[in-house]
Amino acid sequence: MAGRLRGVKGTRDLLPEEAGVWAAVEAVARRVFTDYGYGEIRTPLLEDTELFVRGVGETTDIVGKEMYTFDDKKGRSLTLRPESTAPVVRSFIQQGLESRPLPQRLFYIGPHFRYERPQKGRYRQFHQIGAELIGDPGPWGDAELLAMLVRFLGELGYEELVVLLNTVGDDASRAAYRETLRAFLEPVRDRLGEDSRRRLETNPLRILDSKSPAERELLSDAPRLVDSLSPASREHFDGLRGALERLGLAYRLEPRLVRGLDYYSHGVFEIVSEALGAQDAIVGGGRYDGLMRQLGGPDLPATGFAIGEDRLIEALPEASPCRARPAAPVAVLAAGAVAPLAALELAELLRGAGVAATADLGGRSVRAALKRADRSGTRFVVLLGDDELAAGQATLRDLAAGDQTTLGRDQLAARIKEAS
RNA sequence: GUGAGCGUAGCUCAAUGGUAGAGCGCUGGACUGUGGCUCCAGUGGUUGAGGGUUCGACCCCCUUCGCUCACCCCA
Repeated sequence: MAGRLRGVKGTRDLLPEEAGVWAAVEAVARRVFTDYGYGEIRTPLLEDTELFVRGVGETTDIVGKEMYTFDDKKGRSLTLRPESTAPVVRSFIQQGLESRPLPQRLFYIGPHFRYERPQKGRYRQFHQIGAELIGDPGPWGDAELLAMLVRFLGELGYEELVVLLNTVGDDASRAAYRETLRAFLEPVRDRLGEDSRRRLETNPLRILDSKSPAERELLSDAPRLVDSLSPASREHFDGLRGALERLGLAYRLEPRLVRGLDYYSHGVFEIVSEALGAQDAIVGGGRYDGLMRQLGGPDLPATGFAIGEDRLIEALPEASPCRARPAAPVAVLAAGAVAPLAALELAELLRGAGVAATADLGGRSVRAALKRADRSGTRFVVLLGDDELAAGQATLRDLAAGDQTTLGRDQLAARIKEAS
């Protein structure tokens, strides 16, 4: 590998074959989300660093160590967006979207950045497909959002995915549980790992989803957050569960599920896939009622999810319709003394008539050109030789059938459409 | 940020410390304007980089860069 110039660590190139799958997945997302009344929002890749510090939370790993932050020429601290909920909320406030009918349904698709060591399913530039429902207190909105998510995944060809569901309650419930959990863990503090001991001070809830087998064992009979819920939180969660059952959406209660971002409250969820490695979460989401106010906006409740597009596609079922390859264009090639320009012209004629076509630009034998056309996967080749040109005709060869006919060039397009 | 594994042709991989190879791909030919199968030829490399040990290093040692996977955490 002599190449001196390489892509930046944690970024990757998607070549046409793969990019086609991505485009197909995104097209399905746009269609399904639009069917639910969601409108696309495109916010900048670059935001004021302060937005994420205040929005995502100072104690989170994202803000603490994963942000792609740098100063611009005027010394302003900018950050490549590590997620989009905060930017969408910022935009909502800045553009005065509260004056539009509520709730607002918004979705986004695009690249995000986190400065982490890359591994399977994790890149420094990764892509998210997300949706936000703003101005609805739930839980019906949460249920609608999950229904849309499940429908989207179903249309991609996913079948076995299970929604993992939990609630982290409202602020008061969470504060109460935090103390309960701390009281439970404090006596066994020395059996916790270094990370968990630190989190005992900063954010005890996140000890719950520790991967350490020893800690899991320890936590198996820890008090559960569900039991510390305020009546209002309980009602919210019961409402959500009831709605999911009514809509026929399967889910599994996962009491240890806690989301890593500070802004979550009430119902939170995750979808994981066994087709991935250690980074197996394809979707994460939940309610974030306090975020809008925290960012200086109106006190509006909101809920949303983010899909990891890279992981979604890595785990995409073989039979997914998004993997379907479009038919290769008809190949037009010049033979004999006919100039490639005549092939270009004929290809233009075909395109004008609605037939996808490529023109061979010359420089090689008919055999080589034909071989290349065959390997491109095309079914039809149009041969333009001296005789055909003189007669205003062209030869249409069907590579699959192995036969060919010569016909007038104005009949070509119709014949190809008819045969394919 | 921490740990482990791996870097040989565009790709997948060989080569006991002793002349760097194969398959696939790509290009051309066998077949003056007809693909797939077959055969032939061509194209291919500072063995990631730098240093060391040695008569001699793809191979052993050190450094460095890169990739991969895992931890942390998340999509």
